[in-house]
Amino acid sequence: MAIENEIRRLRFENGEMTQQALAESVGVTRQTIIAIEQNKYAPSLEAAFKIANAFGVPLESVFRWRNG
Amino acid sequence: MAIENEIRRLRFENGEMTQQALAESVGVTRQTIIAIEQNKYAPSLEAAFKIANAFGVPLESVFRWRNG
DNA sequence: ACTTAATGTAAAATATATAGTACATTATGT
DNA sequence: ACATAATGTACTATATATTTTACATTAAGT
Repeated sequence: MAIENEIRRLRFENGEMTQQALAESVGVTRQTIIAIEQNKYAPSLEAAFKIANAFGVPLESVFRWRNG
Repeated sequence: MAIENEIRRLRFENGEMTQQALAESVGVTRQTIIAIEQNKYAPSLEAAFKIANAFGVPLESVFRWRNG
């Protein structure tokens, strides 16, 4: 999987926001947050936008793509 | 679908790049490009990054998310 | 009129993301 | 020792994205 994410860091920087709280704020289940955070799979573009929005940052500061 | 894309405009701005050429450059099929360009469905995050990369622009200048 | 390139449409098959449920582990507080 | 909150794991089911194949349409060139 060539996509990296900063979710763990962003959760801690936002007052140690729990996975559950993030999931509710994003509108997905906790399992989805866990899987994405652990890079088990990459999110849909819509989920990626919603997660970035939940942190109030641009998408590309949450998810980065390693070319090649 | 709350996600808009600028693929059609970017193709034309890049020397009227065809859907086929874009598909090959991105590494997906022509059908995938057609479907995404026509907003039949939103791409995966990985496909979105690859499309932006094919145009040499940031992801968020190809795909925009309308909140709400 | 014919050919070719580009785009569009449709349907089935496969891959991937997400939801749902259930249980295990670890740390914290009482 | 017990209860609770947070995280992790596993497995099935559902939704969605992508591929594959095939054919239709439109415009451009000869």
